[in-house]
Amino acid sequence: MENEKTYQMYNYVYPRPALTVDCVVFGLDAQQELKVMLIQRNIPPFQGQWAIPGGFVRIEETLEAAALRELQEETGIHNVFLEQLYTFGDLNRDPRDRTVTVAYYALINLVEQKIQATTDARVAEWFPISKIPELAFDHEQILQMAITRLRGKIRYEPIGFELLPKKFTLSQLQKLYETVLDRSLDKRNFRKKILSMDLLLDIGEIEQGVSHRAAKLYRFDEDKYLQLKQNGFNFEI
Amino acid sequence: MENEKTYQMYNYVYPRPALTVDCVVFGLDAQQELKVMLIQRNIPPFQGQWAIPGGFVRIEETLEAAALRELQEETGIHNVFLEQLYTFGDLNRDPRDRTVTVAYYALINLVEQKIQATTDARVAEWFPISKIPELAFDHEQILQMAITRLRGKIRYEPIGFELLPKKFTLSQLQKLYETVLDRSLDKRNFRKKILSMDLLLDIGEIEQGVSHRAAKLYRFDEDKYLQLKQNGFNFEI
DNA sequence: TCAAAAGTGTTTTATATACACCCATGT
DNA sequence: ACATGGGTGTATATAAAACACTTTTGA
Repeated sequence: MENEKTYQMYNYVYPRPALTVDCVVFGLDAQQELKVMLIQRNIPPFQGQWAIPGGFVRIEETLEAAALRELQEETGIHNVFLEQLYTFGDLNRDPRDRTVTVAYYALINLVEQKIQATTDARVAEWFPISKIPELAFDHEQILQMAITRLRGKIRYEPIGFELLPKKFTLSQLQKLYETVLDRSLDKRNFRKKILSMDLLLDIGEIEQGVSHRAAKLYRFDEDKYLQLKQNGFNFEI
Repeated sequence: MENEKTYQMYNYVYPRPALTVDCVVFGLDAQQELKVMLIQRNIPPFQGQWAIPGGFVRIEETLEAAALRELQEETGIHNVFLEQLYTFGDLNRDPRDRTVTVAYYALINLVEQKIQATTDARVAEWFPISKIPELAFDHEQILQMAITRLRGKIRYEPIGFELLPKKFTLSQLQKLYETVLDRSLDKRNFRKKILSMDLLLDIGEIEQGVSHRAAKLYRFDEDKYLQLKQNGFNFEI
């Protein structure tokens, strides 16, 4: 602020809500299980309860920068797919103060990007989305909306690849869709459809260390997708 | 605030961004033209320029309540479809102060709900979406996102009916879709598809005052839609 | 040789698209 | 009687869904 006195006077007349960002981090592990990172609170309110990572937006940083900073500070995550989810502003969502939070969701692959233990005193853990504990604040609502968004969006935007390693097999991709959409898909039809889009590049390698026929590895051709999208192409599974 | 002194101290250490709501109001007029309501600013910055209506979020009101209040104050609009669009938090979007805005969009029918002149000194006007003047702040970006959202969402959620009068003809509905999606649709196929969903009730009336065969009037069966939706039904045009 | 997952086509069904004329009404 | 938009059906093309066996590899 260039003028703190004016700011305070203004603020005295019109008190401002506190502004935070919260981030639902989805991760896919080696067993292709979908997990969410939660942090155990070490201060009141909701001390000891689990919450999604987040914190205050600083006056000199954008919302996205704040979300990325919090992720970095609390989990060491960087270079991550991040998208705004929704802004929650109910009056009593934080018992201390009127707090508005801009929620984001992030997608990462847990095999390629190992998440370091938290730098501060708080405990962070990955929870399967089917086994989420009771959450602090309105974080259950936020998480629920993030899951709904992921389910909806994975069908018409190629965001699922953000959860996979850069090189992946068709079975991994299919299983991811089955996990997120919570229903089984026909193997032949799935392959036919995804391959017909011509967005997967067969990189000429096969998976290693499996005790059965090794599957071919593919990568998603993002450049081609962006090009096609501009010409009106719609990704859809 | 139960404790203003604590609040100020806290706020001195961590200055908070100002928080506003802005609302893109779409209206469909009698000529089935899609318009957006803009307000001419009478104070700096951007004095004299057009902007979408909005204002500060009060400490004791939710975001949605703030958006509804601003709409009521500036246009007399009430009982309106309102949905959160996106939250914009770039550092310099307001030259006076760091300001984060939660943007909403609203849909109304201009024939059924006549919009009264603004109560305060500001000038409000409806602009066709093809003839939008230069806008204040980052409102062009906000409006663009609102149009994109409307275009996308009208195809898989029945929000288009919010722009029509309660009783409408199939031609009105089709023309609305053609306007929003910006392409022509086949009359027979459109009718077949929309009627096959069995969500339009023929109310047994016909339109009045036309100099040609009068069309049947329908209304959207919202109760039935909500019921079907719970059972996994997906609206789609 | 067995277990485990990879890989592959065809038929059927459903949905989308293309397309043109008669009807009812007011002027 | 004419101008204006309302209302209707069928044939074709495309996409989705259902379905089972052979191949490869390591243990």
